[in-house]
Amino acid sequence: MGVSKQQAIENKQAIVASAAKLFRDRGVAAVGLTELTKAAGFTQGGFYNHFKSKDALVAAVMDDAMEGAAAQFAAGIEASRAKAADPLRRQIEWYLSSDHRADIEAGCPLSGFAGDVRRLGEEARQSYAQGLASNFNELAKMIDGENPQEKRRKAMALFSQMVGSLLLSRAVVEADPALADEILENGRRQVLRASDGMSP
Amino acid sequence: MGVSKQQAIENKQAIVASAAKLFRDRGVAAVGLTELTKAAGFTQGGFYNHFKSKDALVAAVMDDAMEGAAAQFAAGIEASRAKAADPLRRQIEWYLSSDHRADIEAGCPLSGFAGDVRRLGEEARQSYAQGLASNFNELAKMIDGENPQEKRRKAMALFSQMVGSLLLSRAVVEADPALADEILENGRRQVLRASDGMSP
DNA sequence: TGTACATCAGTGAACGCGCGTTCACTGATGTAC
DNA sequence: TGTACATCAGTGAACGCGCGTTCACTGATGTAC
Repeated sequence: MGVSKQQAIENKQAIVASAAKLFRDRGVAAVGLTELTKAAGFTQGGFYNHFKSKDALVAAVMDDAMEGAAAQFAAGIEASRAKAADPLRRQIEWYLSSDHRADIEAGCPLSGFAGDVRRLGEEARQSYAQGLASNFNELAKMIDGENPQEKRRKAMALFSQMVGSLLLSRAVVEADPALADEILENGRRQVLRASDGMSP
Repeated sequence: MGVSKQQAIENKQAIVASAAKLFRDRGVAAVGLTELTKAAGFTQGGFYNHFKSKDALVAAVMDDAMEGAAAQFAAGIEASRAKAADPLRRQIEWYLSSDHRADIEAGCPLSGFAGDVRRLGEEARQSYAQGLASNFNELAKMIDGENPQEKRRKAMALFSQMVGSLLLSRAVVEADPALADEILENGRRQVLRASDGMSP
């Protein structure tokens, strides 16, 4: 005990980071503060030096996840540009891959929290909605066309199908892996086909 | 106390019914047995006369929900046939309606449990996977075409997009109703367009 | 058909447990002089 | 620059509470004779 201000900030971030993983994987309600702070390397008492409640942590986690998703998105575009590859195609192939399906902790939080966000606090729900809105905007930029409204609609349709396929595949991956693969691969094929010719 | 066998069966079914609603709306982890049995009109102690654990109830709820979904599906086809309407079109319009979005308790359990099923017990996950598989089969029957494989693929793609649109719309309906409506309406339009000419 | 008794659905208190949160305390950090 | 002291992140025990589950008990149902 007795810790520099810099260290305290890093410790707070460590709590957010471990909470982000645990919340997405096991659900917010199923993860207690004792387990969560222990995973970050602390005891539960100090938690309230950083957050005024568990709900406040949930909101911070969601904010962080939404920023992270945007950054991940931007990095993907950058990487594609460097390789002169099609960023939309790359994005779809990654999103509907078995790697992404398995990586709930670090995968897209819009999918990871999609089922839970309804039950989270007001602040977290707001944050999620804003993250989804800006995700549509970013995706629309990847789509060719002169009509912005039409680009937006295409982005929303593609993303909805990506999320639906990923969630359904994840939902059955343990009970029926063959069906899960079928959903994922078919989804990827259909979304790629639908997006064909969409990117500039 | 002291209750006929018939009454006992009905009481068990009442527990399943109220659990189904509460679990879908608030999540399995967030609903306790005390609240749940009280909602069904009983005290918590008698619960274990009907189920050996909460997990066993979850499995029974999922079984029931999957059967209910299949029955609902069949009824929809029947109703459409009676009116000489297009059952596929009707199904899509209902699925991506604001009524269905609002009615999580009695709506499609494949959407209602999609986010949670990963975290439920083995039995419930099996039941969900079987329900999803037979839902694909039923939906494929609605689609015109001679190639069964292709019909199945179309059914999976349509349903994935329906689930994704519904879940994303539900996820933001409270924080951003306009965005939620946009997702739902755009999803309906796109799925109807994709399904155009698919039904016999 | 009537009586005696076993069954078992439902009651409500109790169990140990982990939850979110509070609190007195510790001691290195960081500031004031 | 050195000393004295306030700050506050982190500790770990404790709070009341609701959880899933167990249990002794009740009494109408349903069966055996």
